[in-house]
Amino acid sequence: MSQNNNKIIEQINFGEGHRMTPQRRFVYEVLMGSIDHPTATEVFIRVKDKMDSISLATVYNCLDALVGVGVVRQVNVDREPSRYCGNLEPHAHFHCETCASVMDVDLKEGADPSNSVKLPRGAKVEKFELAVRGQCPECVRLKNKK
Amino acid sequence: MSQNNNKIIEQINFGEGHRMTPQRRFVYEVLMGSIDHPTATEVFIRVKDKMDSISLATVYNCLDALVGVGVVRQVNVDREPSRYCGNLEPHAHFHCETCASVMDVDLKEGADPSNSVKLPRGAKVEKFELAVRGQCPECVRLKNKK
DNA sequence: TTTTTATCAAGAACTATTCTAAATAATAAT
DNA sequence: ATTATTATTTAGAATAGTTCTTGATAAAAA
Repeated sequence: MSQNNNKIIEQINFGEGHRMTPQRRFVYEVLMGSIDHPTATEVFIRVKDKMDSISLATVYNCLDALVGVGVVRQVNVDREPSRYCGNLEPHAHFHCETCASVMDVDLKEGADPSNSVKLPRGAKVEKFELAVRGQCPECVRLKNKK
Repeated sequence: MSQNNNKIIEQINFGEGHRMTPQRRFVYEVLMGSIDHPTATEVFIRVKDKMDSISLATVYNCLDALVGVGVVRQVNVDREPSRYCGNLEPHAHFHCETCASVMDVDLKEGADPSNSVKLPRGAKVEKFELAVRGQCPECVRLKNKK
């Protein structure tokens, strides 16, 4: 984690009467250092390396707090455990139905998926979640070999 | 449920060695007759009116079977229970963050949300799931009144 | 028929997540 | 400084949605 990013971490504002804590910092750092989309339990395991005393409940608390302040995104995949994602750029997720991997996919410039729907008149859009499902390139390749 | 729709139900093909059963028919009928997006438990309650002997586990089995054949869609909303949806037209879902309702929203003609992402080269797209979140018209109105 | 196979029902088991209560630590008030 | 307040953490219990197991039932195949 770069010096620069650490500064940014200090600046996270949890709101009046709420605090940045070592646990929240570790959870956030783990997420920022992960390119996959770890589950709460996976985050727990990774944070435990740095702070053995942390509990799973605290990881859930920290994740909720970080999601609440909007510096982390929660990604839900079917009935699987929630995954967490430190990439805040507007983006979508590609789910491989063969190997179950989840990867970030950028939006084409200027594209806004919420524009492709006929919204009910008067509705106010806050955000969107776009998941594209199929076979990832690797799984397509493997299948073609056979 | 119209005569016409009942015919269609009979035609659902569960694949070699699999059967259409009264339980699956009831589950499917309940879904086709619902404009909301019931959870498995809600489907269970509605089917129980028509077939008191059905069990919740069976409803789960039936829903899985129907999703598996592709005549029903499973909609996941955050950490909430899965919801099921008989509308197969390509469409998205609008989630009201205030009243927690979920409604179908049609796509604009010709719009394909998967076109708005930069897919990894060689990936094969099967389907997409687009959820737009915000305030539904009713909740926007209520808020403005105050 | 008999045999095989799919499905069902009931409840137990599982697992992700939330809740509870007591302990700790940071902040605010005195 | 000292005390009081409030937020947070921890560990484990509790909850809830879903899946699994087992024996029973029913449909299809032999």
